[in-house]
Parts: sequence; structure tokens; C-alpha cells
Amino acid sequence: MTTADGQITARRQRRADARRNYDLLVAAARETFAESGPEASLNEIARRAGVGPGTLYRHFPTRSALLTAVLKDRIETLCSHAERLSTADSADDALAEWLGAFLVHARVNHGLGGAQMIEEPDTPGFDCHRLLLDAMAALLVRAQRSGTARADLAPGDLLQLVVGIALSTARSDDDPDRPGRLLSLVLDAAHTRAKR
Amino acid sequence: MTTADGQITARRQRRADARRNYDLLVAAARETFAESGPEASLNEIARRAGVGPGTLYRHFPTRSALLTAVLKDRIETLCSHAERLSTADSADDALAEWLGAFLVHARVNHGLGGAQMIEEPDTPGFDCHRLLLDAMAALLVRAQRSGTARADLAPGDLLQLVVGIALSTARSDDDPDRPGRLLSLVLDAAHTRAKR
DNA sequence: TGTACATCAGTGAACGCGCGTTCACTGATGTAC
DNA sequence: TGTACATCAGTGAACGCGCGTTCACTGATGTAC
Repeated sequence: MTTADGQITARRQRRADARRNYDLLVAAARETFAESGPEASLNEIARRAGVGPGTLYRHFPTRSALLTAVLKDRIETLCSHAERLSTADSADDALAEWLGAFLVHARVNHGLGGAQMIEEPDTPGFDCHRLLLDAMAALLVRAQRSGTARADLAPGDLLQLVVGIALSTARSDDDPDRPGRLLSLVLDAAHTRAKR
Repeated sequence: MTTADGQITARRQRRADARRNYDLLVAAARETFAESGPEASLNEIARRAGVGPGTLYRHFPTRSALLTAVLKDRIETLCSHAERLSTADSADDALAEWLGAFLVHARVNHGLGGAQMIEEPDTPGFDCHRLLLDAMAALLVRAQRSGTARADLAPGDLLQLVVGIALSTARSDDDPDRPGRLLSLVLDAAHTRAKR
């Protein structure tokens, strides 16, 4: 077996119970984070998964590692969504659609996805921030080339702005249309001026 | 003495030590929140003020009450700033200037002001959210009347958007120009289209 | 001005809680023969 | 296929910590006379 850093290792297969517990932990974490937000208790998660706290720590040395594992699916879905949109008829609509999907992701579960985005990247091999940034950058560049998006707009800025919408609207449910309205404001700002 | 709700009360003057400790607590809280953010320990604050924890609770029954007391000055300054700007030559520049000042307020000290803005209002008699919203609404309406700001823009939305910028940029210092850039994007979105 | 006293404020040890984290031990399982 | 065994994984009680909060008691001070 050859690992990423080029060293040769002859590794044993992962044990069946290890795989099982990993999955149980991610499922329990997903549930618990969904209910209590990103600060949910790790002991509680272990309890729900039916394993000892030590087992949780064996699999996920940090809270952030667990969070990443929980969000991995969703982020991969977002990335492939972007991939699919990269050949859409309207580069402009594609960008808008994807940012809408991203906003939903970032807002869901007490702003779980949004919180993840403003953390330090500490999971080597799966940098959520990078992945999402690249996904969006591709869509933005295409929109810029087609002339509908401002040329002076940085991908990171646009992403951060949407993260901001997510964070500021994650906790309150009083106006369910607000996130959408704020997003279209931002999309408007991203447009070239001649549009209207 | 006549209180806000019209009841007649003959109240003793507040004791000197009570006033002193109130001030000590607010000062200690300001320091501690500045260092550790809005989740700072209340016991720690009492310790720094040199009073027992019970004293803190006597003055501030909830964390949020203490936070409000700490931010009161800054919020009043922002309100009077808005007042001053309400007669500025350019309604547009006035709005931009004030939102810039508000963004600084919301970002400072690990996003203390921004965090306050997305909390429930629970300090009767001093509703920060309302005050700031009204201050901004006045500036926005003026800009709308002068024709430079979009007529369909709600004050609450604009404020929330800037709170979002504050929250998403409060923790990272890697790009000090980013908050400013994001704000001008938002201001652009607030403009009427014919502008450029 | 001085004094008595009711009232309000402060004290701070103590409580209960849940958290993150560890580690000596037990147990399960993949692998080689 | 069966077995021995090294290795990896799981256990879960226990630790130390700091938190928010309380409350019986002491003390300070404003007020009335």
C-alpha cells in the first residue's frame, strides 16, 4: 500500500467493529449536532452511538474532525452539484442556484455548515473550505467570462458574504423569507451594472 | 418618583456601594468580554471587579443584561452618530458612513456587538436592536427619498446583512480589508441601478 | 448635628452539574501458518 | 480448514475543571427623628 506521502506501508485491514462504530458515531453526531448545534456534548454523542467516550476519541481526535465527517456527504453533494451546473445554459443562473443550495447547507442545524466555514481547517486531506471555494470559484469565473458577473469580485468574498447571511439568520425563524431576500441582494451586488 | 409605567414609587436613593460596584462590574465585564468574547465566565468577571458572584447577580440577573450594559455607551454613540448624519449633504454617503461605523461596532471584541444583535431582546427599557434599527431606518429612508437607494430595501434586511458580515469576519484576521470590501458590495446592492 | 434603625447590598463558601479527556484493562478480529 | 497470536479497538469509571447559581449571614448606608 502506498500512502499520500509516498511511504510504503503494509497495513492490516480495519477491523469490522471499528468500521461499525465509526458509522454509528457519525450517525449519532449528525443527530446530536442537528438538535444542539456545533457545540453539542461529545459524551452525549458517544452515549447515543452506544460506545464509550474513549472510542469516540480514537476515531475523532478533535471535535472538528467529527464535524467534518458529519458534513462530508453534504459538502461532496454540493461539489458535484457545482460540477453539474458548470455546463448549464446560463452561467448566471447556475451561480445563483448553487449559492442558494450552499446557503441552505450553511444555515441548517443551527448554522452547522456556516460555523464549519469560519473555523480553522484542521482535517488534513479534506479541507471543506477549499473544496467549496473551488466549486464556487469555477461557477463565478464562468459568470464573469460570460459578462454577467462583476470582474472585480473575489470568490472568497462572495462565499464569505453568504456564510454571513447563514450565521446571522441561523438562529431566528421569525421571517423565513429573509435569507432568500438577503441572498438575492447579494446576487444583485455580484451582477454587472448594465443589467437593468 | 414616577416610573415609566406610571406608578408612583417613593424609592430610597441607591446606596453608594451599589453604584460603585455596578460601575466596577461593567468595567470588568468590558475587559473580560473584550478578551474572551460574549461567552466569558461570569465568575471571572465578578473576580476581576473584586466582588462576590452574588453581587454580580444582584445587578445583572442575566448574562445578556450585563452585555447590554457594556454595550450601552457604544450603542448610544452610534445612535447620536446617526442623528448627526441625518442632516448630511449626501444621504447616500451618510448611510455608508454609518454602516461602516456599525460594522466596526459589530465586529469588535470577537463579534460582541454582532452577537448581541442576533439575541432575543430581554432587557426591558433598552432594546438595542430596536434602537439601532430605527437609527439606520432613518438614514435609509432619507437615501431612498433622495433616489439613491433602492425603494424595495427593508431596513431590517440591510442591518442583518451587515451583522452577517460582522459575524463571519469577527474571528479571522487574515485579511483586514475583507470586511470593508464586503460592506461596499452590500452598499452597491443597496443602490439604485441607474447609478453607474 | 447626632443617633437609631430599617432596608438594601455584599459576601463567598458551597452545591450540583456536565464537560472534555485519560488510561489500565479487557476483548475482538485479521493474519500467518 | 483450523488454530495461535499479535495487534488493534473498545471500555467506562474516574479525574479535574470551571461553570452558573444560591442563600444564610454580615455589613453598609440612607433616612427619619
